[in-house]
Amino acid sequence: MQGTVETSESIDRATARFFRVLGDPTRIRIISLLTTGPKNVSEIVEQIGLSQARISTHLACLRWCEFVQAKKIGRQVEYSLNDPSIEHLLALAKQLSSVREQHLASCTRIGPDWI
Amino acid sequence: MQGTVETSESIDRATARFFRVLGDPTRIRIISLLTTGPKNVSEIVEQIGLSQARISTHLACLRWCEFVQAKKIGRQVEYSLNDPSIEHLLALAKQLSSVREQHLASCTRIGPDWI
DNA sequence: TCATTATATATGGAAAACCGGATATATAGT
DNA sequence: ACTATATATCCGGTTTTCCATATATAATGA
Repeated sequence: MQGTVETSESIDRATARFFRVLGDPTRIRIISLLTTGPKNVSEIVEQIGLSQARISTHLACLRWCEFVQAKKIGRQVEYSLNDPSIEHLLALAKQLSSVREQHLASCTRIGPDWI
Repeated sequence: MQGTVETSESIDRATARFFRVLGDPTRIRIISLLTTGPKNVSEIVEQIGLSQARISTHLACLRWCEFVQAKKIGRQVEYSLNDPSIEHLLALAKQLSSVREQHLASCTRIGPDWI
């Protein structure tokens, strides 16, 4: 039945998108930081050391894709992780990637050039 | 101590890269396919339905970053998954992303436009 | 050796994603 | 209402990544 293939393809697409959201160093740093507890935007900006605008955009991405939750408190917005599974996934990925760190680092491009 | 920050940053970079390799639909489909057992390039090309050149490039990427292993048999090359943890990670990610499928799909860009 | 089959690599162009800087909105305090 | 603070969004340019096409290498069989 064709539906099965379509379905698995659309899940694969969603999964790839899911991973792509995680495939940015700043977003990973934000998620890692939130592992230590909820933080408002100013605190995140201070810790990461990028512009407020840039952080805000990354947070919007993470929020939309439901990696994080936002809660408005006065004029601050407090961000926190949405799902404990994300932490688990991140821990596993960190373990796997630290083993491959050299290779991943030397893979300066995902495309054909780095071969 | 500064070294600690540097180290965690470099791990975050590697982790982001790790995720970015997974952040492509074709590569996810290849990995999913290899979950069902080793396959040679022709078989993968047939299943995925993209050009042999394209598949080969994606395989090179996955091979370099050690997601898959290649074993030459005559004039065929048989690819297989490298590490059972990858399967586990993928299963977890599929679960998390199928829950968020609508959101991930409507997030046509990771950048600011989709807000 | 020559042709055929299986796989890998190179190249140019298009699209996606990121960033810096400017600006908008919303809330609280005076 | 006015100002200051906290956060979000827009815009132009640059880099990264992907793809299609063409070509190269390697191994097998005639």
